Amino acid sequence: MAYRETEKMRERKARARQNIIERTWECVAEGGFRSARITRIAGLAGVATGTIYRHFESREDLFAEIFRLATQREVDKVAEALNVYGNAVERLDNALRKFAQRALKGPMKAWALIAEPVDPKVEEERLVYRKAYASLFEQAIRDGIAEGCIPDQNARLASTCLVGAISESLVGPLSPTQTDIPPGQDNNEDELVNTIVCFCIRGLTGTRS
Amino acid sequence: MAYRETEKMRERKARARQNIIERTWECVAEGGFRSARITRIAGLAGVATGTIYRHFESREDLFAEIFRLATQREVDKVAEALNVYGNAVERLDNALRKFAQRALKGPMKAWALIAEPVDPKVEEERLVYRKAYASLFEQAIRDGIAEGCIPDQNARLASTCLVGAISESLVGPLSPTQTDIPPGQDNNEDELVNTIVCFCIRGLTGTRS
DNA sequence: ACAAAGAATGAACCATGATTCACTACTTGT
DNA sequence: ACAAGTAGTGAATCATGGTTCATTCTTTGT
Repeated sequence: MAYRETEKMRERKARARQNIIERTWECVAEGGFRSARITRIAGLAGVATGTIYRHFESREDLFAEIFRLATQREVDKVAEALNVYGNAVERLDNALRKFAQRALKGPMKAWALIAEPVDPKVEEERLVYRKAYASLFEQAIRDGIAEGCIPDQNARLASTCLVGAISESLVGPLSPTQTDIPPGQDNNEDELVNTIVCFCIRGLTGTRS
Repeated sequence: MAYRETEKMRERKARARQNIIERTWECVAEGGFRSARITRIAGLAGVATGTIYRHFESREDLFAEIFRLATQREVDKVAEALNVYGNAVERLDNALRKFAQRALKGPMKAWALIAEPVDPKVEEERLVYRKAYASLFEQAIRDGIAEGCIPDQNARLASTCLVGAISESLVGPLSPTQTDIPPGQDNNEDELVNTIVCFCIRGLTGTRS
């Protein structure tokens, strides 16, 4: 008898898997899921295409995992930003700002997570993601209504509007075919974030900033 | 000498072309551009696949034309709704409502026009479309600022927010993988439209409805 | 050093779907 | 009726890109 899987081997495999995940996310950040080719991912990861299939059942499964990991990160950040000291409006303002800033830092990623059409297994993950956001914002809106700093309204729909306004405003203008915004114009970006967040908060509260 | 293209022939060709366009739009309304197969379009139109290529240079060109025609229709409708009697806020309210209602009536169409990733030639058309909307809303917002019914703000960015909020709020919830909303719930739809439009108007004006 | 077991490889395979083109069928002017 | 020219056809071709699998390389226990 011979080869038995050893700890060292397990680790090496885990590292390889992790590496594939990271390279894939790089690809996605570059052109979305659709254009992330297995061959390219394998190339970046420095392995053969077949190797990908030793670690993941299929392309779709790989993507689903990537998606899950990435969205978890995003949702956590927003939850964190929603957890600062202050009233509901201030906390929402903070969270929206964080959301917008993160999306702007990686517009392609944001697009892939929010709007890119994806295969069923990935779409399933997206549903979870949407729900996670919706719940976070919805709860904050309810808090605000209870505190009296937000007028009574349908918190669920309002939270959808929030996500919609912010994500499209960011993803739309900054999606794939966009070359006319010179990079490094933080000025522009700051104004964009401000305008969007103001719009959202006003939409919610009905009061001028 | 013989065959010279005659009026009758020209008409027949035009009719065939028109038919292809309409069948294609049907396909798009069903599953977006990506899933609109040439073979299916040809089948619906009752012609051979090769025939499509007698009328259009390529699939992409066909799609670009479809897109152009469809968006023209949409933009015209919104322009019209923006042209009613009333102050800027009322006119915007009316236009937003029209936009939302039309999108809800054909969620897949709306998604295809607004958010579906498309090939370059089609994306180019979409840019025109976005600009057309942006200009319409932007002008109305400027009017409102001049009239004093909308506070001073960056009209261009605000118009983007409007389109963003409304389109994502509609397209997101109603995009492809959506089966949990029983059809015919006009109640739901009305509330959705109301909430979104209220949100947009408040976002713009900062006043409670 | 050797054999057993798994890991890695990447060229071959396969599915999908757009596009082509040799051919047929139709229109038209004489 | 015929010839010239055009429209229509759809099976064959081509391109893309995910997936497989026979083979080679590594690791491990004796």
